[in-house]
Amino acid sequence: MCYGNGLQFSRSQMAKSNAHPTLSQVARKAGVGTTTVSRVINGGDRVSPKTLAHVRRVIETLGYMPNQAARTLKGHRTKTIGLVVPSIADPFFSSCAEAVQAIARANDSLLIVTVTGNEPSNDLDNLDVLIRHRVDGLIIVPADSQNHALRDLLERVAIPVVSIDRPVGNSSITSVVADNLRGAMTATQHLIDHGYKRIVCLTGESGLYTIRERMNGYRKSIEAAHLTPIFDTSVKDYHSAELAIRKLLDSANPPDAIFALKNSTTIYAFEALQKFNVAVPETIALLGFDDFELASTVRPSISVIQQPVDEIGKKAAEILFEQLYAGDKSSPASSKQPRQIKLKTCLIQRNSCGCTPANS
Amino acid sequence: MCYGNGLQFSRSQMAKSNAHPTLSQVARKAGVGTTTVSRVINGGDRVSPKTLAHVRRVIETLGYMPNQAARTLKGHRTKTIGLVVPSIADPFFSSCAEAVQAIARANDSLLIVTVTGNEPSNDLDNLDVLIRHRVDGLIIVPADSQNHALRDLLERVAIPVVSIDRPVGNSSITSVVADNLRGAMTATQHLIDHGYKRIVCLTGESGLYTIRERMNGYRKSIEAAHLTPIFDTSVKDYHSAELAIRKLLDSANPPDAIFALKNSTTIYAFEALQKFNVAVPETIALLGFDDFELASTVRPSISVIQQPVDEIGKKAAEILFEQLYAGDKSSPASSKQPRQIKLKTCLIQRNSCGCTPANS
DNA sequence: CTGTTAGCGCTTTCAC
DNA sequence: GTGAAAGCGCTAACAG
Repeated sequence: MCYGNGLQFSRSQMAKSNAHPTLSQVARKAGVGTTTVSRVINGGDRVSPKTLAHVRRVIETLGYMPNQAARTLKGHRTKTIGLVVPSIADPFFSSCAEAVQAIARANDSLLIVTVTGNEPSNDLDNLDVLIRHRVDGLIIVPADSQNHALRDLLERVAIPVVSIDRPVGNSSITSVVADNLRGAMTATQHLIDHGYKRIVCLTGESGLYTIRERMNGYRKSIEAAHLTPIFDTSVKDYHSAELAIRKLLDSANPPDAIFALKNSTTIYAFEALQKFNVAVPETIALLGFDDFELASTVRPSISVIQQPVDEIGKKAAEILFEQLYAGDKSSPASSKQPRQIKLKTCLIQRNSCGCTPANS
Repeated sequence: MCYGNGLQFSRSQMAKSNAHPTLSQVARKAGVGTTTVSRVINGGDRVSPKTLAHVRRVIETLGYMPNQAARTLKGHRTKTIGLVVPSIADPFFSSCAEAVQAIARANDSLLIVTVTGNEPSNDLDNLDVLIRHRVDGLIIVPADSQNHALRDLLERVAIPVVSIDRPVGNSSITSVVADNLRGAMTATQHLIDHGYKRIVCLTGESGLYTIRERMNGYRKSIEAAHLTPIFDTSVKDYHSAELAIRKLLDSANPPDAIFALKNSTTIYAFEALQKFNVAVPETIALLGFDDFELASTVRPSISVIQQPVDEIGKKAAEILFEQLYAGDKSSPASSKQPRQIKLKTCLIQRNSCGCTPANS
């Protein structure tokens, strides 16, 4: 059990020797002071070229890597930011995460990801851990937009926070979201322009901020056209979708178009329609909110409202770092930031709504 | 600018006061020693119920949260693990990440995610940062399985490492991968059993370990059946897929089946086949490696070899923590771990291969 | 049960 | 240019 370090090391030091060498070990071996080594690993200013080269060689030999925890303790940043999302497997959030990660990396920071499963209590737990780890900033998709405890904690925290996809209660926290209302209005209006009169809105779980906004958008356009809004909130999975579609089909006055408010709902509806051999868009047209990978591959291809996914993650991260750097000098100056950023959505015309774009 | 802390605080201490209170501030305010507070936040053993309650109240009042960096510095774990993947947006890796995150969380640890874009040099950079942050363990998808520098770094690092999806060079690093070879054999054999004679293998980018394994599996089954292996490595995107399919169709002896070795290739091929109005599976059958969300929704539904995605992430994380805990007592005991774990794949029979399963 | 004390590895005045 | 020394916030002996 001898590590060949000679007699000058105590037992505890020996135990460490196969782990990470420390700055002072480097200093000793290089025959310089710790200050010098510190300077070397921080750019090498104010160090003679000769010493610099020498110290660098020793660092290389020992495989020395600075301990971030020690730096943090000296009051520096942890160089980490936290991302709290409902799920990483969800394409929407994983794309956001990818964009956030890229910006973090560009700012020399790491991304810590935690997932809530849309469980409000997890929001708080996750934040707690993240704060203990002293992340420099936080990007969060609040499971419950209205949670008071969450808002209070976030307001109190001394670090920049920005929410994505959904805003946080009525707080001053900057949020970056898609313009769900306008997107849904555009979608609905498009269906109306096609001449459809009985447009059913399939909401999926209707508790979320995004869904409520989209419902409002739908209602607004429908009412502006003097049509009747028809909501169906029953779709939760494929089975319930099949039931809902069946019921719609069998009703006295079946719909001529469906507007689905979320990805999975769109797909379930599409599958049910397919199963019942309903001609899309001839008998019933379909338009979904949120694009997905094979929307253009299935037949008919599915028209959707596309959210600027990457843009959301990117923008949020950029704002976060802006606030972070602003905090260096003038904390109160951050109030010039807009409180809520709504990014434009985009109607992708494919076949399911009745359009016949060139490239299909 | 007075925070009501009285005169005993220096200017620098005041600057801190709007950030995070420290353990000793809690101790002072509670009128106890730092040890006691430390004990309280670590479970409260060996503290009188009365003191315990009192200290807890002070902690609550001050909104105190222990500083993980300080703990780390005392030699404790950082309670973080690092995950290095080619991309988070990719469904395969995001699902793995989700599984890893869950296990990490169950072990009271956070997940730091970095992405390489399959760029070997990024592997090293990312590891470097992660190690500086002293993650307790590492799960990595090596961009280049054969990279020496990577292997050396990984072998040298004093923390548990497990690779997923691809092994690391010829190293002793535990890896958790799908049984690509056997999966490809099963797929190919299935096509052979259907009676197809000219089965083309569309590889996509063929440099990756997984693809090579799958190519070997294909070749093995093909040769065992005394057929001729036909590889096409030209598919990189939809455009090249269209070209490849066109060429295949126009050849003197067109294929009667296609085995696509990766997700995107399968989809591109499917789209090209669709575009050229080739009847699938009647004229040409199609089977893909790796399942994807709408594989069962498109018409015909696409048969695939499914990888145990969650299982891979879960297993890898579990092994990682096992090694982590094992390291507590007996470092060399970890050698009883199997070096390479291959998880079974599963043939999902849908329509594109010529099958007619009940539920379609 | 409780407090004192000595660092963990690093940065940072402040002298030389 | 360079180094000595003082902590950052916390835990863990080691006394009481």
